[in-house]
Amino acid sequence: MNERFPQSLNAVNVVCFKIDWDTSALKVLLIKRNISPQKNKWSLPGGFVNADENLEDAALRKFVEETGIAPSYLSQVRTYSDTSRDKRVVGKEKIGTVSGLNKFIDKPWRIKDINQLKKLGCSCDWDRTKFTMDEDMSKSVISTFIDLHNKGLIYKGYRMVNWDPEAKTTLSDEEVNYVERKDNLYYIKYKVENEDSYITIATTRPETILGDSAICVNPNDKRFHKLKGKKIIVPLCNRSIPLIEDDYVDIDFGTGCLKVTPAHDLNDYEIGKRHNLATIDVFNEDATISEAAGIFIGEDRFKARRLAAAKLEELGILTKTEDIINKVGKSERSKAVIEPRLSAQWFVDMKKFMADYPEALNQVMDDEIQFHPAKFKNTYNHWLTNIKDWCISRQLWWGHRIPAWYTPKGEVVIAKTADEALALLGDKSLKANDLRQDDDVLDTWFSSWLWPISVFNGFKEEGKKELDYYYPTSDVVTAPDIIFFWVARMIMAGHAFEGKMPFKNVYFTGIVRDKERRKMSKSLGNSPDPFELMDKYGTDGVRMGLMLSAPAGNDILFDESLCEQGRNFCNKLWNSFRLIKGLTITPDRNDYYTTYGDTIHQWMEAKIASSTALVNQHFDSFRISDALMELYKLTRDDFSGWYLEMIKPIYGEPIPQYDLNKATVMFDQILKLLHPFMPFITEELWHGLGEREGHYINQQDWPAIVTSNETIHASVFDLISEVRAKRNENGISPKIEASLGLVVKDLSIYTRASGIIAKLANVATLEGAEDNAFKSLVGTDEVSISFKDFVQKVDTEAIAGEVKRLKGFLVGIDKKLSNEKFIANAKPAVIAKEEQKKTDTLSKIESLENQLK
RNA sequence: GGGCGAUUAGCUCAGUUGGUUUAGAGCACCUGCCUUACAAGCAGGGGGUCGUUGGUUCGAAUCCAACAUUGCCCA
Repeated sequence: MNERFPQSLNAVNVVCFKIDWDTSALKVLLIKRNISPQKNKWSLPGGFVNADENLEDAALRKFVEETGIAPSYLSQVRTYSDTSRDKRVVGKEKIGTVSGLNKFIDKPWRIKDINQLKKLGCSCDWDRTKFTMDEDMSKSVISTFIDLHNKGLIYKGYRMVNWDPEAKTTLSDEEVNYVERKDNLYYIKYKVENEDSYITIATTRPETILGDSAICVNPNDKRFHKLKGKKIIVPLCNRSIPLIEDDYVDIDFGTGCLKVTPAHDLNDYEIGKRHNLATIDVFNEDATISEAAGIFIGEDRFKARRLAAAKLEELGILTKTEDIINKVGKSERSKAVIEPRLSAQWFVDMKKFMADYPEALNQVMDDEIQFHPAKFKNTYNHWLTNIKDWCISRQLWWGHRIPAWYTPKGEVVIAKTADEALALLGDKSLKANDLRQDDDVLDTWFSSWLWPISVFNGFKEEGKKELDYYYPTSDVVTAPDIIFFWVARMIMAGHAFEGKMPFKNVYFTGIVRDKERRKMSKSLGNSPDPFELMDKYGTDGVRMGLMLSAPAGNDILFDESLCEQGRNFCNKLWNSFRLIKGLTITPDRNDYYTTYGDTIHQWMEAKIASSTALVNQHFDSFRISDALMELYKLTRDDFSGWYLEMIKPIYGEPIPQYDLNKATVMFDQILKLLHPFMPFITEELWHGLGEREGHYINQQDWPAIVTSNETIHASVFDLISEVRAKRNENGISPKIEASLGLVVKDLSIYTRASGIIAKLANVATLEGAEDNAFKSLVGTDEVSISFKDFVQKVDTEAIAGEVKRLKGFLVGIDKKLSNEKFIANAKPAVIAKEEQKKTDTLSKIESLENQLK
């Protein structure tokens, strides 16, 4: 007859992204722990927890962008990849407005995501739900762009960017992943102009020969000194280009001779700038060969490579091909091979930015903003001190459109609207229709970095009451992979626009990975169906499984067995509840309870007090999994395992009201402590525990620490375990009574607890075991244990082995104590401990040897 | 190639400024139990020369160096 916690109670229909679960669950946990009716504090959907003032949020941005925007972006690529850019421009017409976005991302989806968070047990301030494309958010993005531009922090420049030819957009450096790939290294002969000699270059990209502007050698490479000042003929198109010298070239790589293609390689671009070379772009925006190449026009870059190689071979100037391992940049989202491309883009001048707002780095390094775990400070420091300009323009068809306006003559004005741009221009001959707005939109992080401010309406002109009250917030919970994308930039924005940090603590959750350590992602399809998991293990079970093994900053290797452990624990709680509720009550107190009851209660109260203190400590240092483990053991081992067993009446007997009240109060405390981790079952059981009309556990105060003096000596538990062990070793049923004989220093330790010992170890008496009893040691106390109608056989071999081990141990201690330098250098407390160890060990050896006689 | 971490039980991880019975937890494993809250459980148990090699020290998982392995970030 076993009873399980009813699954239907907390099985909910949730389909959610693993990575967000963890973040969201933790965020809510932090806020729940700090909830109290007196304080104005809450959690914002998204990522911020304000434990001091009670405001949390920012998460919305993250989950909307990760679960909403990236996938729809991919589907957009799929839908539009066959169409021309013109059509895409049509699609961009309403960019910057909510309707323009909703054309592609429907609201129901967003609401579904929010409902998922609610099902997870998130108690956020849902009225503060914001979407990056909401109109007020858009306004703040545009005004900050203008503000930064006026401060000279934003510029437009021609730069080598990462071009995704499939999505036809620019990617930031952070959105490019480098993978190793086997490639061919082609050796090609280039003719020296007006001479009958050749030089050989090695390249992995023969299709870019058509864009060559120079041949470059190292100035220290004597092999090429004789060619100084000569011209070289580019194969396939027969252009004449100069031979130049630059330190960049590695003498030992390939032939020591580099073809320079400034339009298609970052390093070549830098060389081109130094030597004033022409830039010949041989690719179209979809990476097919452009007319500038003069040959292979319209062919895909990879096909062109094969064609070029074949043609070179035909001409007899491809001297050899060898295999090399090459690193190729791929788009994080479309997976297309990145093409370095020269392109007009908008940038934030980060060097100047950091010079203007050095606090963004210093506050983290000085721990004014604390990272948990702190090891991410190094990463942060390295990134900020080597920071590169932030390319903020994107060639997407939705987003916040860049507020740059171009006149027919090509002048640029930065303004919110065409009319404002006109006013700035002061050119009466132009009308608003004559101005063309920049087609590009802003990087989504350009709106995300404003979140801590904009969520409190910090950019509204009508006053900043909310912002003044709540900002800076307390904690932000996020994943370490967006430390630069988001965390760093929020801190920067905080200083640039509010003059202070946006939050005090940054907690980095683990990244949830599968057993092969791959990130869980929708596109990989390796994320288990949360609906099924929650159905199987319950929401609280899944939450607990995740948090139990999620130490700060370490990855979580997702394993269903963790959820199983969580479910089992829920079940344990449920059964403890059933026991307490199922007892019949008597107003009287019988001998057992009057004699030992209060000691038992106080022992348990002390356990709860020390656990609470420890859990508080763990929370303060963001050691969430340790906090949960502490509560797991408190509940399962101390409360259910020992305490309930001690106070439980004999079957059928009633429990005194007094003792039941004590137990109920303690269970109530435990539920409150567990509530942040498992909101559903704790709320449910808490309501079952008493009359709760109109009250909720998540509005209750966090338990205070109430110390207790009275306790049960640890040796009592050791003694009980020892008797059980002897039963186990000898196959003696728990139903057979044991008799004990004790030779101890302080007998009262045991006699005061005789009721407990009798109950939990089925011991008839402490005053005399039968002859030939088992001999044991509990600490240094000698114990004889006999069982009714059982012939004991003492295991002399085991005792002799133990004596041997202890003697070896003693040698080590003596060695230390006879070492003069140890005595001279070690702290007195350390020496005293060694001496105590020696005394105890000698005493044990003596007892054991007595048993052998 | 540059930078930053990590390496402790089969797995995932603790181990606070070097000193508490020749290292701890959870899970997994082994043995025995359906002992009327709970087999989604109970009782008991085995398991690590703390990556390697040196060094500092009376004393090193802990500090230092080199090496090995591995991860992350950046080029």
